[in-house]
Amino acid sequence: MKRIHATDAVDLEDGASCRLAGWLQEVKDLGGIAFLKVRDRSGVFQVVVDKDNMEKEYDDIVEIPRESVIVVEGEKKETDQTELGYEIVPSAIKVENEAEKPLPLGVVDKVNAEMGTRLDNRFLDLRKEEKRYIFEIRDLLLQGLRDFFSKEGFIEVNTPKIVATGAEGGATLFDVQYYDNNAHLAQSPQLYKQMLMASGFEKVYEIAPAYRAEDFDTIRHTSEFISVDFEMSFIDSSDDIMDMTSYMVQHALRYVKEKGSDILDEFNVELEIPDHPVKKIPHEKCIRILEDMGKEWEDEREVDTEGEKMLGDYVKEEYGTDFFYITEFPTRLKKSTFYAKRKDYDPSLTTYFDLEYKGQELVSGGQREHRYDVLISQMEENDLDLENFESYLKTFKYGMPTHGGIGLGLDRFVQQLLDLSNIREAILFPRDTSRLEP
RNA sequence: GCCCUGGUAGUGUAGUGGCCCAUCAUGUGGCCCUGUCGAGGCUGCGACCCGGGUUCAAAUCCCGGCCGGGGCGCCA
Repeated sequence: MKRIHATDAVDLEDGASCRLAGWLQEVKDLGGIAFLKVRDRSGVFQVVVDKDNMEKEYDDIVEIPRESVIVVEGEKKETDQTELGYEIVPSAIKVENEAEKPLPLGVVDKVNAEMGTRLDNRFLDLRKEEKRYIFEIRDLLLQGLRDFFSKEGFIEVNTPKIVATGAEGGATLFDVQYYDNNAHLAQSPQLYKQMLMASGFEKVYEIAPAYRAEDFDTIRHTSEFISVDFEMSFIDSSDDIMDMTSYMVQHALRYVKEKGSDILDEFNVELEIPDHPVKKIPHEKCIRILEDMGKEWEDEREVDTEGEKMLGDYVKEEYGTDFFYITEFPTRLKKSTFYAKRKDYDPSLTTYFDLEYKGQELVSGGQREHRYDVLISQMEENDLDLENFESYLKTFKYGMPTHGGIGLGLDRFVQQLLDLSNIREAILFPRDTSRLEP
């Protein structure tokens, strides 16, 4: 007999034979009758074991440790006493894999566990329905993004994650021993995306891990994260990039809302689909708004973490949205982003922007500098060793179109979308400054 | 890198100098119970991160170490 899921058995006729399997969530032994709650991916079904009918097996069955994997064959019996409207009267129960006791982390315990304990035992943690839902939403978000890129004529690419040089500076790179050479894990696909613009791909996107060896310890950073990047050519200004970004976010969220509304209900999240165009506030104006709100700076006036949250609240109140762009980042704040194009009419400003979502940076992007000579001088300002960038720079000498793009933190997107308290909740096996396992 | 905070049974906690051979819940073992679903009743088990110091007395105070959590910087 073929195994079916808990929710599939709902459609069977009363009295039909069936075979189900899953994890034994709990046993309720009342003495002469016992109820087993068995969980599979679709839900939880109940098996009722009557001592009169299963005299020999009864004691063994009620002693199966919870979270063991069992296979149940039996007869479907309709009842109004279970959530799914039926229970299984077993003819045979087979233990496929008995769980050890005690569990290092209870799946249906009535006490909470700390995140460290949960992450140490992540496979058990993920048996919880509400944890799996996060990754179902994440899956939908990825589908929505790919659907958008495909419709817009972007092609998906994969660029190397083992690289010789980083995009900005060297301090945040992980070292990798690469045969006889020193290499690094890519902190961004930035330089490769640009090189593909020189190849004439015109529109590319990549969804891939990025690595940052930063010493951060926050609820919104991990050392390994999934970066959603796109790059496009023949743009007139960074407004083209912002438009594309807005449509991308809009499309992806709409996709999630359509396909995942029942899961979103579980999270109690009212999903906002941003209107086009998304509000744009130049960095300088952000500073003025923050000043009006009473913010003070010790030294450089910029939108810091506190400022981001304040602006998020401000925009929410003034315009009723969780989305806005901070545009025209001053060149002084983007110095290390050597490939950022500066405004033609005012080189103290860049074309760079951030998309803020619920008071947190979600996307960063802008128009790139496509002119070889200007790029070189901006790199020299950063004291970069041009020799290390030879293969990158070469692509600017033989026909490079105007171009620009963005990077979006997928994990952070999921976090903000579902109001998760920590980005680690949105990652199956997160990597941070102290966690390398599991 | 800087700042704050914490480490007590498998899990989550109470306890901030003697009331503690450590509280409660959950878990787990035994017994009772034929409709449970946070089942119930009786009963047992199980812990003070490591090292040094102060003190008549340390889970508690001090120093060092190790390991978490959070904030900032930075960023996605």
